[in-house]
Amino acid sequence: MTIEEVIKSTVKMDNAKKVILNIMYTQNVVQDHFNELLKPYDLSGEQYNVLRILRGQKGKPANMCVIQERMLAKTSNTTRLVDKLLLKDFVTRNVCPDNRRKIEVSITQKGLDVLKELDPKVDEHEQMFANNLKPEELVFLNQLLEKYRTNK
Amino acid sequence: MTIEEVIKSTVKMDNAKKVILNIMYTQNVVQDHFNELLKPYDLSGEQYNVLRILRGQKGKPANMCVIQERMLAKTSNTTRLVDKLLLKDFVTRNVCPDNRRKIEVSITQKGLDVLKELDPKVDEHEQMFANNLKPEELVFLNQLLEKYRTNK
DNA sequence: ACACAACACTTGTATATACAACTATTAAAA
DNA sequence: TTTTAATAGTTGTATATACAAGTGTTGTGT
Repeated sequence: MTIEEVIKSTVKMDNAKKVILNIMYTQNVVQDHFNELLKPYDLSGEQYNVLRILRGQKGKPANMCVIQERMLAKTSNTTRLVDKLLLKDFVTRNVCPDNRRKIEVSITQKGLDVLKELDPKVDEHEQMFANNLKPEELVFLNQLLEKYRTNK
Repeated sequence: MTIEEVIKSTVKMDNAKKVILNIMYTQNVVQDHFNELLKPYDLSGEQYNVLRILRGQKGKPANMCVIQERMLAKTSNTTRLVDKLLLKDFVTRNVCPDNRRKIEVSITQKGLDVLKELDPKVDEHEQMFANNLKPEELVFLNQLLEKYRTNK
């Protein structure tokens, strides 16, 4: 389905406009599919993202601002995301003893377990879309997206 | 900036994962920029989108479900988006005389004026990103995104 | 004609996001 | 040392999104 078909546009668009719509719409499609996947686990996409970041710390706790800067959506409210994860016992939160302004957030075993259970499903999700392209096309798509958003 | 740098990842990711993150992040960057542009006009991205759809109707009013199906985010709540546009006098809303279940939404002159004022800014926004790529790369990016999201 | 399903839209509720204001702590300057 | 500024998080508010339930209207089958 071309982007014109998606938005049922009758007029011809130039490629600059088309590419923005394609990025927006593709993100929507991917995100919707990912949310479906997460639904049984009572996790939102950004909550999953925070858990993933914490697992990446390999035992070392992360401050709020560290989490923030590693997230894709830089404007997310980390405090409230962590609140939600705390309620589910997926993370712990403690005041940093060296600097009491800081908070140390760590993933719990329960959090690690749920990520582990999700791993194959996330892989499958990623592969499902990736399989629509040849390996070299995938590489090229990554390069083009990076170049596209990079302001010179 | 590569996507690994963006999320400050130290581990090597495969391209299937990378491309999803690239799509998510690129959409974020583009959207943030677009929201900046709309802010002085007190319009959200989806509100702008509805106005654009209504202008595309060329005077003919659009039903709620027509608007819905032409939007990128298929789960948006059209009723409440139109509510917001009504408050700003950018649209009118009337019960369809032929079928009183249906609603006829039209863009007002004020709505057309604000779109007209936005047009060059939106163009500039689109061009700013598009100029990072050569014309043939833009075409290819469109093709790759379309292929990527298309389930066979 | 009546019951019932389908349709088009609205409303309610819970959660998420955007953004500014606020609190507490630490660092720097006077 | 006291004041001021910077940092790290939190909270408030308004808006947006997701999704289910509700309302009124029209179409269909008996």
